[in-house]
Amino acid sequence: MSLKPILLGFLENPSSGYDLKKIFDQTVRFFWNAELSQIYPTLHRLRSEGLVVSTRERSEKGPDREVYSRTPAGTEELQRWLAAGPVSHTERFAYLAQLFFLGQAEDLDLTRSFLQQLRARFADRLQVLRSIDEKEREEQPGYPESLTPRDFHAYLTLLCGLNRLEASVAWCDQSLRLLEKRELLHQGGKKTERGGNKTQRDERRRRR
Amino acid sequence: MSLKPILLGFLENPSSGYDLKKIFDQTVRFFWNAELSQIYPTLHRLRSEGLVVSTRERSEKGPDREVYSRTPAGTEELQRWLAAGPVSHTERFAYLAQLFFLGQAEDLDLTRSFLQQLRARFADRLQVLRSIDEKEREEQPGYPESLTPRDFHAYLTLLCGLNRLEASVAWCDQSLRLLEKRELLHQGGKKTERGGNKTQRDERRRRR
DNA sequence: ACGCGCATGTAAGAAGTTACATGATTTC
DNA sequence: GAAATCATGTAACTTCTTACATGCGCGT
Repeated sequence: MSLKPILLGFLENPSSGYDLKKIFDQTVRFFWNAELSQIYPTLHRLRSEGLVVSTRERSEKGPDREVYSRTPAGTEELQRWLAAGPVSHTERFAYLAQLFFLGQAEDLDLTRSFLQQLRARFADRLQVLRSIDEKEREEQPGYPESLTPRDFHAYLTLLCGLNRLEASVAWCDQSLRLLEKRELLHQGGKKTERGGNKTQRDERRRRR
Repeated sequence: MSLKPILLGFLENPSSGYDLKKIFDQTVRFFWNAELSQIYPTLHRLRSEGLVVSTRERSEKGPDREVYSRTPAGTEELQRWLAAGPVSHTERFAYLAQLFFLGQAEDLDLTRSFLQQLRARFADRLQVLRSIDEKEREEQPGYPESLTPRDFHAYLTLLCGLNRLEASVAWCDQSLRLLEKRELLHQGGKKTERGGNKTQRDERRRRR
């Protein structure tokens, strides 16, 4: 499980479950997410394992808050996770499985629209990351050279997102080009017997 | 759940659970995995839903096999999944969460070794994909221009892996360079007391 | 009076992992 | 006769999602 050490990581500063959810959404949402309904029981478990402690506090706006803090044992547990080396090869990409089986759909239009939707999502997300990067760049003098260790590591994860999303958008474009080439070949064989005109692109309607 | 439609996808050709596991490992292992202990119950569920049927067959080498085939209802279910658009934003990258919190380790050596391990894994995987690509290229005439629709779609997923892994390796290298730069600055700041230079960096403690 | 943001939770179920149990047939 | 591969499964557990339940305090 990675949720436990992630919560321990955020609990460097005392927070409630509700706080943690907001922190998730503001920082690691691009590579991890958790619902409140998972966070609360996990905090209970961490507490019963002695990795965090909690105190009840009054809130100005709303009901009482249960505020959690990391114990030394919790910090050790986090350090163990960090020192154990990268946890990887657990990634699952449902959309690649879909693309893989779109070969059975016998409808290249479906593949095209699929790739276009994917591209749009990647591009949106890329835009979000870029604007985060720009905002940081404006607000922080000397960004990214002189960041705190925490902010530097956060910046590296941002960079990873930027790099990958750029690669992903480029891959979608490349795939769409390959698709178009296939369609032209296919259609060229069907419609016109001569292969003379290279720019002819008409309706790409196909059967089904 | 994506396992159900994935199994339906593979069941274009009748297969046993055991077969399916091998097919997983040979084709989609880079973006999806499933254990036999998950495949068997899922096949039972698909059967009880009428999306597949099974027959018992004798095996030459080993015990009887339970061979599953997709029903028309199963094919419809698969098509619905494919037509529903990309299933995304469910990806989780534990190692990015680790990197994020490595800022708390106060030990840049740990970060370096972490990034080096990550880089090695990406590079290994990239190598595997490249050799798959090369093998296909040698064995199939006209690859990738004249592939069957199935193989073309599989090729697109391979391309995705190649692109992303290249981006990932490049990101690791970039991160390691940034890390080195920081270490030089840090060390320079530690060793020499003079603060006259323009790179003087003071406490950047920020709110909270 | 109603809705919104704050705040904590439970219940039920789906999805996925790890470990174990069983037994056939082939190869060394 | 031991090991490897073939073959199907169950049990126990962890992880994650979806839906629901409850109630405070503020603004309109």
